[in-house]
Amino acid sequence: MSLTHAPAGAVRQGSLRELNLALVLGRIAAADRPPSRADLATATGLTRATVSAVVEDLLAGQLVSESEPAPRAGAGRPARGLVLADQGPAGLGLEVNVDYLAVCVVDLAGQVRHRTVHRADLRPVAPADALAQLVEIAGTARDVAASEGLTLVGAALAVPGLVDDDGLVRLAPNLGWRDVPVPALLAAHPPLVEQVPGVPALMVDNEANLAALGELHARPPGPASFLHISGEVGIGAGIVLDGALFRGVRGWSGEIGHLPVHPEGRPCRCGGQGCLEQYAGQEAIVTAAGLTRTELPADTATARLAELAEAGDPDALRALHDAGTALGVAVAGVVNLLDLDTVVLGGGYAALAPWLCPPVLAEIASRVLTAAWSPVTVRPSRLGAEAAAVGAAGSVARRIVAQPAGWLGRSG
Amino acid sequence: MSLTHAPAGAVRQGSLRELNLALVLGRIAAADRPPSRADLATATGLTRATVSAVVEDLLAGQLVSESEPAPRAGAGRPARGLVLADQGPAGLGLEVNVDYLAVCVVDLAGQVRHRTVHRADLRPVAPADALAQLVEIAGTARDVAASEGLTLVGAALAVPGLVDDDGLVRLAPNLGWRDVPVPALLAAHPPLVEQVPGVPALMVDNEANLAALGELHARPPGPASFLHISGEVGIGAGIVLDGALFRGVRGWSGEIGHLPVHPEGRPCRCGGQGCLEQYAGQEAIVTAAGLTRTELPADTATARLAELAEAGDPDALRALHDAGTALGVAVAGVVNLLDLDTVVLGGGYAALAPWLCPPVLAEIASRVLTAAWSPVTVRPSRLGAEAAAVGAAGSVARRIVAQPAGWLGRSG
DNA sequence: CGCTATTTGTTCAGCGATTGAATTATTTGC
DNA sequence: GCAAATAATTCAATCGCTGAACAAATAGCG
Repeated sequence: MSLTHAPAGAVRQGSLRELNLALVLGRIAAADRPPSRADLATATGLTRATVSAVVEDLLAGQLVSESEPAPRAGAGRPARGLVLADQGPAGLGLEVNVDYLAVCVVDLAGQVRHRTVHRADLRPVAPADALAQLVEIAGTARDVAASEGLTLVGAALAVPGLVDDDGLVRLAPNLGWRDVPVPALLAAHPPLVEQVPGVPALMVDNEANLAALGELHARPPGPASFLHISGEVGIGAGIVLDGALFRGVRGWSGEIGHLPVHPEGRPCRCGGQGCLEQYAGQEAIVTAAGLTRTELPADTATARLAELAEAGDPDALRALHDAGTALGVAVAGVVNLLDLDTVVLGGGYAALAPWLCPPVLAEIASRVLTAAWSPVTVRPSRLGAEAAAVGAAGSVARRIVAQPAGWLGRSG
Repeated sequence: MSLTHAPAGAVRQGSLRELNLALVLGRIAAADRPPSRADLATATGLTRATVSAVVEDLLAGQLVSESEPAPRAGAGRPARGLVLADQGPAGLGLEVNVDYLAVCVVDLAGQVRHRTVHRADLRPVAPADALAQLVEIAGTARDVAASEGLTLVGAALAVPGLVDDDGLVRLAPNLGWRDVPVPALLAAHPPLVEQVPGVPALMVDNEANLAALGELHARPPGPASFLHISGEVGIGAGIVLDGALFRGVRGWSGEIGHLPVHPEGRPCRCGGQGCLEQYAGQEAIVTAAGLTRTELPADTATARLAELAEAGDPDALRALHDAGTALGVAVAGVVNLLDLDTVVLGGGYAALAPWLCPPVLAEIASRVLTAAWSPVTVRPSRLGAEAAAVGAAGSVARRIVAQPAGWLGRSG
């Protein structure tokens, strides 16, 4: 999902406007201060006349609004600043996870305008019932959003599992889901979003992928290529390359948890041996730290672990060091393979980053050939546990910014 | 390098024509039979009037020519078929490797029109001298190409090492190169190619990357996403995602040779331990097979190994099986991470594929979670050892097809 | 206070490229 | 030899960008 959208087919007269709408809107979104029409003209290379015409369309379509401009010294007619509208289209983010349901609404500017988390153990709940609960929460979210002038134009659902192109959840082991046809189940409920050309009403994707997208669009903007690792019961990675999520041939990329770190080591549920998950998965760390697994909610176990480490508990520190080393071996391999310069530790890892980063960095330093010439940054996620739902909603909002023509009633 | 090119900046009136030129030319290149103007109109969605105008430009610019059309049954005025011109622009491919220099010329259609391989041990030769020899061979290649009506519009050089964005060869260990400023050294010679807007006169890239590009554009067209592994002294991978080479943040992607397969195993020259290269590199295989390394040229050692395996030599078979298993562990990790469905064994591995494929497939089957739902293909390269130089030349020719406006004298 | 320089934003004729319908060209089948 | 069918071209209409002129609004300066 890059900012500039390559026209797939015929380029007609109208495509010109479509592309320039996206170009100008993208600039407004990327700017750190409200740019004037003149600023946009010099930045894009279009004439001021064209920019004015394009901006008029964007204003009429509630995608941007005028504001105080960036202050300027010297003479001249004062500029009118342009910002992304705080009313108009917005994205709906949904998440089903092991111990909570989450719903959020993100506007064009990437602001989280509404957020609900409903804690509950979802494992014993049938998929259809879980989704029904989610739809109910989302319904109130939509109403609240509508009262703020926001129109939901699409929804994205984050699931901790493998998702097919058409939204079928093939397997979500920790949730106990298998071959759940999410779009069909949701079709039984009244629609939550308004249909807009070019924006799918519902997208279902892996939690780790959407969390990576959330990190990509978090402010201030970070690098355009990075590896985002979600450390939960399983370990998932979202791979962002040149500002776009890489989903793989069938959308199943990011299974970093089964990278071998000890090929003749512990057997893994995937059928392999010595997979990363067996050494740096949440269960492995908790067990290694000597914590009994009486505390069910994953985030509680993580918080307890962080507490112990903070207090200097040697078992916890050793467990974290070993997990970090295993993680570092895997990450070093990925960095060698993809030449990334940023690794983000998200999900459960975010809170443990102070203890995980050093061993990860150590392994990278010793195993990555090119580390000598250009350093690799390892840092915690900025969104933490909220990343997936926020990323889901943000991915919808971003789509409007990338392809505004659909919302504006053109053929997109 | 996708076929459709996203305009980076302002989209003006002329961009329209640029984009449609690329669209139509891309269709002609992708078609398996010479399409008529009418075929192109229905395929692209443009009107026949527009296609005629666009094709006129392409004909005038020597990018396509008319030919016998695909035969059609029934009445009607016969169509005129359009094919990529066998005269006009062409790409120059260059390669410096440990024991040979290679030069080739590839036309728009991807045909290798000229090829020279000069065998010599390049390790004792100074970089400037090696490049001087290469330029001399390339000069005659250019003259031969010119006599066939071909104009070289750009060159790409394949090097077995790490290359910077600006063409500086940071490190080519097996060649003994370090910090070699290739563009500066080549600037001392008279230019080999004609300058065309939008096409860099010289591109320097890793051998494995360019070999992957060669495989991507080999006919018949294969999948748009795959992993191409060049098994030489080192092991390099070219990652092709959605028809484009993924180069990484600094262009150093593909270092699969240092993926850990036995984290506490043999020390590696990279500083890590148990890297793939130590178990599946050419030296490792040859040593494990009990061959003395008196035979210096790498391809001879590989050929000998294939001979022995063919004859059923148990040491050779065991060495290949072990190497294949190590390779399979690494490849399984990559497939899990990137969700690719095709792995191509190239370079030295191409000839050994019959013995390497089974253990690689076995590791994939046991370690890749999603292999149950959709199988992974492992096959030898179609170009073999010629892949890098052919891929280099092809990448230049492809650029003209993707952005014909530059060649046609427009601002590209 | 008024004038000038300066910058922003708009208006409008001109133009390039695509469209769609009409027209011409060329073949097969009857 | 004529009608039907398909390919390709011609041409007025239209859409959207450009460039230059113009209107709007402010700071600086005497």
